[in-house]
Amino acid sequence: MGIKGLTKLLADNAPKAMKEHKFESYFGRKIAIDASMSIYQFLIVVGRVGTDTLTNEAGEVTSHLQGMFTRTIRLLEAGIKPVYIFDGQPPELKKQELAKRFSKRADATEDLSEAREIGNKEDIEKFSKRTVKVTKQHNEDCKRLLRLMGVPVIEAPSEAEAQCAALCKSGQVYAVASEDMDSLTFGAPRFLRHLMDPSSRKVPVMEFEISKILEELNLIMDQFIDLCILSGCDYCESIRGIGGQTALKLIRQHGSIENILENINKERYQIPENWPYEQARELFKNPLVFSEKEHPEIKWGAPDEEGLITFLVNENGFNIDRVTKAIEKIKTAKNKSSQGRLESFFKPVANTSTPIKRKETSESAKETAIKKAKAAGGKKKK
DNA sequence: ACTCTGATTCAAGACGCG
DNA sequence: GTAATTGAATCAGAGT
DNA sequence: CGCGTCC
Repeated sequence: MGIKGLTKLLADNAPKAMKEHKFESYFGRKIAIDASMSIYQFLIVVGRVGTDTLTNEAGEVTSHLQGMFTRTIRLLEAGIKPVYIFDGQPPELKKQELAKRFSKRADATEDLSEAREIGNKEDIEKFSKRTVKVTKQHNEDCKRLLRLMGVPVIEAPSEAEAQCAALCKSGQVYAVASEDMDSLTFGAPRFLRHLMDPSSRKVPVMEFEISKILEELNLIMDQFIDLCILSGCDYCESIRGIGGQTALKLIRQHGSIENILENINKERYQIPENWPYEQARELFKNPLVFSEKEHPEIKWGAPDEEGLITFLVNENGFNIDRVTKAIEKIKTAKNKSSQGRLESFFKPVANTSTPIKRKETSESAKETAIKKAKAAGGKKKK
């Protein structure tokens, strides 16, 4: 669930903290990505017709591999250096929330069998999507794939979002890319949304800077965390009748949850019993993460061509020509981005009018040619 | 009348051919 | 023995 | 673009 309504709250109250950027402007940047959410979405949507998905000869699902493979190549071709973060054990506080979700899944499973009896195709597809689960095997498959591609992987001790934020705080990556707003609450200094969208849709990348958010809301980080807890997070209930707007007002007025509790009308607002807001706060403020020394070095290497063929083609039935071509793409992308990095500084905003230095000329000519192919007489909707 | 919350529902990838 | 989404959009209804 | 395919 992330933080309830946080996007809208920020759009309304801290618009200057969000900026639109072009996908291309992240060339050469190291970006931390939470893997679990992506895998989940791939399983739901990639190659799905009814309850069928992409599978290998043994009948095991391969949608997540197809999705992860193509998406990662797209990032590499854009000169982005992704590091994928996998979830570890969820914190205790999250378990009751997870129990709720479990029962929802059970409902969906019932709905699904009902839809099967009736034979309503649309319902079957709809409900089957809701029963999707990410297994350990799916996660292991993706880690293996990424390592073969030369892309670094980190297994977080607990929440992946928290580990992403830590990497960004310590400067090991430029930003965290996710659709989950929790990243900000964990204190990721720079946070990107819709990094993955631009290919299929025309949504620009939305960049958030936590320092600007705090500045514009006129809050310190501790207060921002309290605001998120009051708005509604995964770790504990919120106070009935208080949403984002009211929470912001109250925090500005009283400064902390403790002071709010002392000052609000308890007849009007029912405070949950044994409300563990302090523990929730601690999870956001000091989450369990690996320090730089505790996780493997973040390094981007050459793809293991033989390994990729074995894994994707031999074990999972991928088309060998496609895989071979994809490997070429990875190698080309790697050369291009490592060259570019050595020869120039990259500013957050790429501007096309900058004079080009001699050595780059042939290169950028190639790039321009590629981009030109995409040029279209694009009209907005009517 | 207006503001806010909370419940409900929905959709979700990436590519290339024509 | 082992998995537990999200947020955006929309609407109804309560509170101010 | 719209649509079928990827495995």
